[in-house]
Amino acid sequence: MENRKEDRRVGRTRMLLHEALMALILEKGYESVTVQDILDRANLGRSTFYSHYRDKDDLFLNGFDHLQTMLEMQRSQMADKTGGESSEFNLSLELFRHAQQNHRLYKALVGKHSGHMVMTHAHTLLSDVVRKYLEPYSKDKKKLVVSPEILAHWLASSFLSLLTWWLDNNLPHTAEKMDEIFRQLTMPGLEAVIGTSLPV
Amino acid sequence: MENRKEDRRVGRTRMLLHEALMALILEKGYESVTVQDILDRANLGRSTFYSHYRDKDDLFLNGFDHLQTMLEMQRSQMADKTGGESSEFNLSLELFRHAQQNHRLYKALVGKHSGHMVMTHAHTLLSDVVRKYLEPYSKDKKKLVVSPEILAHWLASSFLSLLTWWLDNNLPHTAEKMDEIFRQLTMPGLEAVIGTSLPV
DNA sequence: TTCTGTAATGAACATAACGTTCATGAGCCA
DNA sequence: TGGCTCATGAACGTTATGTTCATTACAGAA
Repeated sequence: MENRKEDRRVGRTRMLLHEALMALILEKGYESVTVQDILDRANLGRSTFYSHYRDKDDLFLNGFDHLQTMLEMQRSQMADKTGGESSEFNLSLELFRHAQQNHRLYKALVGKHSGHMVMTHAHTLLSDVVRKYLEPYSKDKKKLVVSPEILAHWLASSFLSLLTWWLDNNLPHTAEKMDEIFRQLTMPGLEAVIGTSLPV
Repeated sequence: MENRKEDRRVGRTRMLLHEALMALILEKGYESVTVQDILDRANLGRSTFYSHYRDKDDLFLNGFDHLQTMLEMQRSQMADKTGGESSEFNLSLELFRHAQQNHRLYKALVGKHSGHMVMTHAHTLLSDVVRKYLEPYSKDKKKLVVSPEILAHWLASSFLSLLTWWLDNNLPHTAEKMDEIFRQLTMPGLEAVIGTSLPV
């Protein structure tokens, strides 16, 4: 492969851009970071940026792998167990904990004045996982009253709403407590609709 | 009062701006409407706009009274009954119906590519009402496991998530069905946490 | 080592939307 | 009619965006 050199250069440039963005997000919040800010911070020129990324969102989403990786792990973990016997609610706890550890970054991203885009993206990723998890149940009983799509959509929203509240209110509870609340609120309705109890 | 004339002029100008915005929202979606678009449509100049409103959001939110009015009515209706014996879930059905009737506008506002701001605003209004509704229950049993704030936040998010899904998927169910789903999903968890069943 | 093609780089430019300024004019009252 | 107030819109300054293009740096071939 003759592109190893470019890979290295590219890798370095992208890393610089990404680090600059993250630092600036913590300082000013995602919305108010401008492309020029990123360029100044990373000591790069405009076209360098635009030859790598389409825009600021593009740069950000490419660095949004943490969550995605975690979700992938969760998904394969699920596949390992016999036919979806694991639960997506492990995931919720993991995410609450992750948010607690990185709460400054999370607040800058998820907090009140922050990005629709971030939430939208997170919602998409989450509801995909949840839908995959719920599929077995919709096969069992062909005619679910409520489609897995709605359920996944609703569950993802419920989770994100609690996460947002938690962050906006400066983490008044532990991650474990938040997860407990999340389960208390959503599991009963979920079980009522699916018609069976779910593995914890 | 010597300002009746200005009131009339002002009223007319504002009406023109508001109508232009609404028409444009239906054509292009809220995000991509520019102030200049509005001005062209209404045949007005820039400073006219900025002497009336701070920006596009300001103009829009001032015309966002429909929902607010409905919520106010609901609130006073609640106050009429003896100590909050009414239910906020009447409201959910009303809102689903309202969305069904005005689905073109709703889709332009609430749909996939639309405004964070709209959702944020709606969420604020909704959770305010819900919190007011839940207060009696938090007084009864001083130590609720979950604070009314979280509950209101979560309920508003749950409702908006179902509304969004419904609109994004071109109203596959009736408003009544959507309301039923909303109740099936949220009531069990709510009752579990409040510790008592709620009036329907 | 020198040559060469590919791709990264940044200065400069073109565009788009924003919000403000200021001179003008319309409406109203005395 | 004179005079006041306030809405009005043309023009302007500003900020951020994304693109162009000539230059530069590098890795591999000779």
